[in-house]
Amino acid sequence: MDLHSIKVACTSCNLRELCLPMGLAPPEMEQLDHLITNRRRVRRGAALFAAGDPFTSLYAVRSGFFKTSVTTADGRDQVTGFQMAGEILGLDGIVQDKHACSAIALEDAEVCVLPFDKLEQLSREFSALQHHVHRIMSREIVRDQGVMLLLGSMRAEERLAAFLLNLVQRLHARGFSKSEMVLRMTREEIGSYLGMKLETVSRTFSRFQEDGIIEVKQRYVRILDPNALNALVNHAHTGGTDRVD
Amino acid sequence: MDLHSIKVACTSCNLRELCLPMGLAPPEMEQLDHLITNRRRVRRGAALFAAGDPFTSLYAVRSGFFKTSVTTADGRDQVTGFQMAGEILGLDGIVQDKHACSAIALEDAEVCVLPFDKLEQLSREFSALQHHVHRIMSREIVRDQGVMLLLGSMRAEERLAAFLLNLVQRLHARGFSKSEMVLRMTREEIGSYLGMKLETVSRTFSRFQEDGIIEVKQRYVRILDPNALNALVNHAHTGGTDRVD
DNA sequence: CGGAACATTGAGAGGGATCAATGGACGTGG
DNA sequence: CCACGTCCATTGATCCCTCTCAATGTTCCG
Repeated sequence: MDLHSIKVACTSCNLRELCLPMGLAPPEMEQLDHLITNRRRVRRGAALFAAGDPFTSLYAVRSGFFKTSVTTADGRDQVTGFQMAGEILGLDGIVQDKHACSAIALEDAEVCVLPFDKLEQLSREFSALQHHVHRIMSREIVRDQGVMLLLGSMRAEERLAAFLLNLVQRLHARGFSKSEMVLRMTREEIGSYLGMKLETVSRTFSRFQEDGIIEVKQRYVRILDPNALNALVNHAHTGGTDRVD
Repeated sequence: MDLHSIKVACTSCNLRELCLPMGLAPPEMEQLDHLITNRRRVRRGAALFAAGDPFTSLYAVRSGFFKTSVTTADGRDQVTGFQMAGEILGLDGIVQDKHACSAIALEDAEVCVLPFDKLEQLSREFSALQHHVHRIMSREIVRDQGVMLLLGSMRAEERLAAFLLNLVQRLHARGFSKSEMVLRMTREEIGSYLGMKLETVSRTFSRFQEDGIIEVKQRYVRILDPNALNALVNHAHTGGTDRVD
């Protein structure tokens, strides 16, 4: 059976509480269903879109896992995020009518295609949808600020701790374990995201394991002491006056 | 005379080509004028808004200079951007109905207040305005990705070079010199933005000066060799094959 | 079974942080 | 107008976290 004929409407989608229709009333959600006529499958390693591609649509991840990355002229690239089910890709393309980053599937994935002109049209009719689109873009801006904080002011241990906590929290919101996960990305991709080299990522994983904070076996990670991870993220390490007041 | 009574409409504002009304047709711009009934002055050192403040409006910088920063529980903070005339502040507040970062004036400033509910209402009527709001948010997302690239994959010299080029380019777009500027922020604020310590910022400035790339005297900076700065930003420094072709 | 991709670990080097002192710029008040 | 304090910038010396280079181990798949 053709994938595109599998009708999974927003109204009946199990991601509706996380995804674009979040908080919308039934009539608005039905309108969204009309907008999403098209689904797209992306194989592991393939690009949903690449930097420079013309922008036409946003994408809602239905299943699978993505990374987004930007590349400089001289070939360096920086992973700017990892996206899982219910998250929206492609917001970077609006301003220039072409994508500023690339989105690569880290495992076989499926996305709902949201033609942006139609989405704008519908947002003009439904103020709840309009506001929701604004919230999604604002959320991305706030997320980016968090990454800047991480990259600009944290040391390697803190970065990796924050990364693991963020990841497991998002997975937990999707019904997965609160303490276990299988990473979909390589050490190098984690390192690129966190602004450190893959060896440093690996070493930091090992140190966490030695300290009994996590259990790591390649891509598998289990958080044994979430408080220790939280402490790493939330406490400054300058001066030694680690007061918790 | 009261500041608020000084009517400077978008239609006659000298920033209209850079600011929110950019590219809008005259009738839409007039509608914007009705929306912006209120101006606000912010003294040097004062906050336009602080993290946690309830979100009501976006702000368009009319004059002056701002920094935005986020703060962690343990008191570390990270400057996430510097904003000058024509740039929009406050997009971070939409998602949670409260601001996620603080905006501090680095010199006496004046902003146009854009009540967000009214802006949403107006964008439902005018699709050009609607799209423009989306472009502004997308632009911020793309800018943030650039900062991540800078923080995640550049060394100190490259960061400062990119910073200076970005700043002078934005100033030039506002009619200032292409090669000279007076920095409105301290070394510490630059350092926070670029993820380095103030001493490193200062040392890097000095090195650039020794190399004849720039001339620095405290806050005054003159770019003597823009190509050298560009080369720093665009060429990888791994392997030692620093060809300048 | 062999190869490719990925992860781990070690040794050594270096870039930026840290600690510390000095020097300018600017504003305020005598 | 100068003295003084404050804030900011510069510069030096030293340390250490992370990078780099390199070798080995593991997993997966043709």
